[in-house]
Amino acid sequence: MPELPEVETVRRGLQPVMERSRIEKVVQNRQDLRFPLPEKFAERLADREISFLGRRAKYLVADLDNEEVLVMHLGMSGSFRIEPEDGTTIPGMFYHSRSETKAHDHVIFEMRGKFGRARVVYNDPRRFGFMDLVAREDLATCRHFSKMGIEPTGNELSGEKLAELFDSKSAPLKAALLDQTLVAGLGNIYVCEALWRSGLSPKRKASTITRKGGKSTVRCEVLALHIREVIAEAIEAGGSSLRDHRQTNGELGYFQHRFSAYDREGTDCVKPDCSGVIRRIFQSGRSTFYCPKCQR
DNA sequence: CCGATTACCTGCACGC
DNA sequence: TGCGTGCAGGTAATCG
Repeated sequence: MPELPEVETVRRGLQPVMERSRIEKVVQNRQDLRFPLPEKFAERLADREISFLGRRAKYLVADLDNEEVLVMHLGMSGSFRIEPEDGTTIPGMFYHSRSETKAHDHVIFEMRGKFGRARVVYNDPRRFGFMDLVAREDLATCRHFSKMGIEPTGNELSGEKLAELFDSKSAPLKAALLDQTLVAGLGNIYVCEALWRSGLSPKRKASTITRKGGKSTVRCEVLALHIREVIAEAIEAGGSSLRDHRQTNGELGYFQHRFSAYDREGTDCVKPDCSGVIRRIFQSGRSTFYCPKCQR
């Protein structure tokens, strides 16, 4: 399911029932997701309070009230749903009603906080997601984060920074932008969208936009701008809902209605005055959607 | 070192 | 209706 905007949407959905709430119990329905869950996973989480629920790239990071941090990744098909205890409501939000355990409910957090009790259920059909417990002092150097690139939100991502990151890359722009060790959080959808908005071909070698001065500088700045812009807009829209993916409260995100390139093979390019047709090609094993006419 | 490909899983849409 | 095929928002391991 999720790229950065979807993970951020999930984080915001979970925050009211997880942050400053206590984990009363963890029900672990299998030993592994993509990787084995940590030793004594449920035991180590029981009775801990989550002081802060954050996000780094596509990872959720829950700070516990001891020296550990719960790190979670949703893979391709992971999702959370919140089921408040009967009679409990959270102002301004709709949640799932209590249900029987569904197929692929792998981990259930039984939470108690300011809105009473709620179950937070992690469901992941493909099990490409994973969870880990990391000592807080090791967080920056742990295997998940030690080689992680910059956040595409905020001020860290500039044209100058992109130029620096891409200067030695002979890989195509598409692959360079998907490389989480350079910029962390972009996935297939938002890379396609950012490149479309920037008028840059996904096939262009990344290093061809990094020369100092002139067109290259402009291209880098335009790309950095559009990355930040598309990510911000998608977060604002509650992410994209492909297939049956939902937000934690059961509602759909709606950014998918604003795709200009992704999943639009064969449709007319929507850029004003462009007569191109969106094409799909394969790059490093994944679909790329782009307009061959206005993306150069 | 780098870039490209494969592996890991299940579900679903599609064509026959 | 059923069956085979290919594809899906992820990262990690492996291959040249």
